[in-house]
Amino acid sequence: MSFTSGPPQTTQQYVLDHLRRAILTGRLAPGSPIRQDALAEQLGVSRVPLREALKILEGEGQVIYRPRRGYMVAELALEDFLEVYRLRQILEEEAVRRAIDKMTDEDIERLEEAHEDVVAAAKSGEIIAMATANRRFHFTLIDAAGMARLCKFLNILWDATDVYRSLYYGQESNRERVDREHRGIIEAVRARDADALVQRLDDHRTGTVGAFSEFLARRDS
Amino acid sequence: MSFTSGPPQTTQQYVLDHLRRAILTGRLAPGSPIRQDALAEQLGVSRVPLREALKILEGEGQVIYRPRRGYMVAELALEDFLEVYRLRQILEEEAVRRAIDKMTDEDIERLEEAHEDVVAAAKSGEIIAMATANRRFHFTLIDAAGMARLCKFLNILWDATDVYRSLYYGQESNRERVDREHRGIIEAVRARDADALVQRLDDHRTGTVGAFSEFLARRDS
DNA sequence: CGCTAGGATTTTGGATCCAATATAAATTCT
DNA sequence: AGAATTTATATTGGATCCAAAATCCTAGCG
Repeated sequence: MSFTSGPPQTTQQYVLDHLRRAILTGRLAPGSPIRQDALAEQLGVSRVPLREALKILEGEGQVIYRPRRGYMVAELALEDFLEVYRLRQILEEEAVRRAIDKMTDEDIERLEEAHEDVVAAAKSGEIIAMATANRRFHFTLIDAAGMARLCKFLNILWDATDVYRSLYYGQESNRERVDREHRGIIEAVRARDADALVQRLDDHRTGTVGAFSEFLARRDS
Repeated sequence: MSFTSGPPQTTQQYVLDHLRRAILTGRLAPGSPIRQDALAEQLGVSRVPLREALKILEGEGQVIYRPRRGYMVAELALEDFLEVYRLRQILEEEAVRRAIDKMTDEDIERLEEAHEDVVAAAKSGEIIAMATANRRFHFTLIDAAGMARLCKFLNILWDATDVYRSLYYGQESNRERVDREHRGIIEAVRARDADALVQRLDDHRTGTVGAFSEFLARRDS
């Protein structure tokens, strides 16, 4: 969930934020067409900024566009899912290997703060707050690599599965697991142990991949 | 250069193709602002499809957008360059490892055809035709992996340095080198030797990275 | 001579309107 | 009755117009 902070400067940004949230929460369901006229009216804007926002989401693969047919919310097949996680594995390894030696004490501090926010949100059962904090946790690490494109690609990959991540956090046992694994990740960062960090991130992802695969297999049947 | 083939179905696509070419050939120079009104008039279209095309290019990092300031053609610093090539190394390794066992005889045939087109274009000194064929050569390999997102990311990375690639092909010695290296790549594919293929692709890139680094270092001084 | 302030101009962002295409419905024909 | 064809409707794509913001230019001041 890479939302812009503060009040939106332009209408397109406002619309973009709204669309991201609507997709994330499932209010715009995967596979459903996006009726520009209705949506624009609902938001109290014209179709122009809406269309520009949709073009951004199209570039990120969040919506599918066919000329003269319009936009629809993207659906993920199981194989798409596996691709996203495989690419995350590869790219996040690169990111953290670059980042680990660059990270300052403040970075590590922010990492811990984000983790605490995750735990707090988990306790009070706020799923979206938890997802947001979790994202901040992981991207504190990724951003530290200082590679703009890599960061962008990873944001796209995270966005693609955001809907399902919220589902994952719904379960109590998964929330505990996240807490434990995050602590392990922080530990590896402190020790500046790149191999251990990569290993722990891999393990961290594996859990979610398993849960998602199961979920999707059920859905598609 | 991922242009749409055939006549454009919508004006946005027409404009998008035009913009890609203009950026590729340097007619829209890196760092220069894009005046929407003038450009739209020049193309004989309104600003609406132009803006949508620009949004696509923004997503690909080809242009930079700042609200209320408009769009400008992206500039690559040396570090951006190195990032692009590092990411290509990582992602292309993944792509070809997946692809190598999936490739059919027809795929390999198309690979050779593309190579022959590269050589032919090189002989007659047609730089853009050479770049196009070269791209087809490499993406025959990459597409065979059957990973949509990976393919998209790699297209973005290739686009980012297209301008400079044409420069590289300008030199006779480089053209010979490309011929030789491509033959080695085909050989590795035929032998289904993934490790050798990855190695040869790495070597293939190394040559261009060296030339580009030198060029950029001169430019930025 | 340089710097700031004010206004004119350019340029972007968004709304509305119209045309072209796709989708849905109705009618006709077999 | 079912399929095909025509007609009607809904929806997208693009053009034009207007408002708001940024840039540029000039005049006034230190």
